[in-house]
Amino acid sequence: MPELPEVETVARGVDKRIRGDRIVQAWFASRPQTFKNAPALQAKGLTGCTILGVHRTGKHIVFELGGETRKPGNDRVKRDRRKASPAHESDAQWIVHLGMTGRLLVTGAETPVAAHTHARLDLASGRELRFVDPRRFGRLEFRNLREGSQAFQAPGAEPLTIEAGAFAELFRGRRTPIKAALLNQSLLAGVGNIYADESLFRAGLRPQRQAGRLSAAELERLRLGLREILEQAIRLGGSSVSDYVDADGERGFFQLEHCVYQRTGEPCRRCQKAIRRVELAGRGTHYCPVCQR
DNA sequence: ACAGGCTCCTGCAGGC
DNA sequence: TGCCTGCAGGAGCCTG
Repeated sequence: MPELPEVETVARGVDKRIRGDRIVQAWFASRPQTFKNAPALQAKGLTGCTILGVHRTGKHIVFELGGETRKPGNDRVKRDRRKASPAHESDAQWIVHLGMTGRLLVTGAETPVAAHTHARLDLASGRELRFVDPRRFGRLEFRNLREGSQAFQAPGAEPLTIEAGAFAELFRGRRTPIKAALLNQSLLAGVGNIYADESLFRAGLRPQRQAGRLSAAELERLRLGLREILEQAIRLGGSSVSDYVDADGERGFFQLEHCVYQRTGEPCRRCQKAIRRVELAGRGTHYCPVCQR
């Protein structure tokens, strides 16, 4: 299931492959829940656009697009994906959320179309960008920034760069369990079930603890633990970047050794006590009863 | 404003 | 072996 590190890896892989390419035709299935605005509108908007760059914001993949008249290699192309300035220079954006099972594939035109393919973009290079999503929790949205749409912004803060004070402020006064708060995308954008559990283990905190009652020191352990685990996962994902958007691509993430996630009953890597599982915020939640207090 | 529960959807694991 | 049930989860929506 794609969370911040997986989405980052996909965005980098897609960017590397199709930056500068042009969309000559777009085909969308008619599955209404997959599209935040009408598939016909998305197909029309995307056709003729040049892909200036692809980057990640929270769990969303954002395609920065230039209008039909713009040439590839134009000097207005955004070169640094990390400096996502609010003053967007692109004419339009295509925003992809992978949900649970969404995949973006760059394929040859002759590659057989997989089941559950909901969108196909024909590129000037002869390749195709395909969106495949069996469970259909993914979402696609087109925004024309020249016709009044706002540039996409994740609702929550970026966990890789948020500073100590701002991080603590997110949780102040919240009575909800810290695990639920971590999953709340309007607070932090990009944390899902795996990295919520793993970061709480790193910080030595019980997932049930009330978010607003954590001390400054505990919150700082959590902020740093979360950042470390995300950065580590991005590095591991990075080892398979070149394959990830291909059919067999997810190999890189198997290298990530989970400490608690889906290890119910197995010995804690730190103290050997059996990992416990509870349900919190409707999600399976895993922790070590000794190491997490 | 906040918190918690329900819903969507399909593949897969587990049980008999 | 094969069928059936239930579980997994991101986020939007509804209710309290």
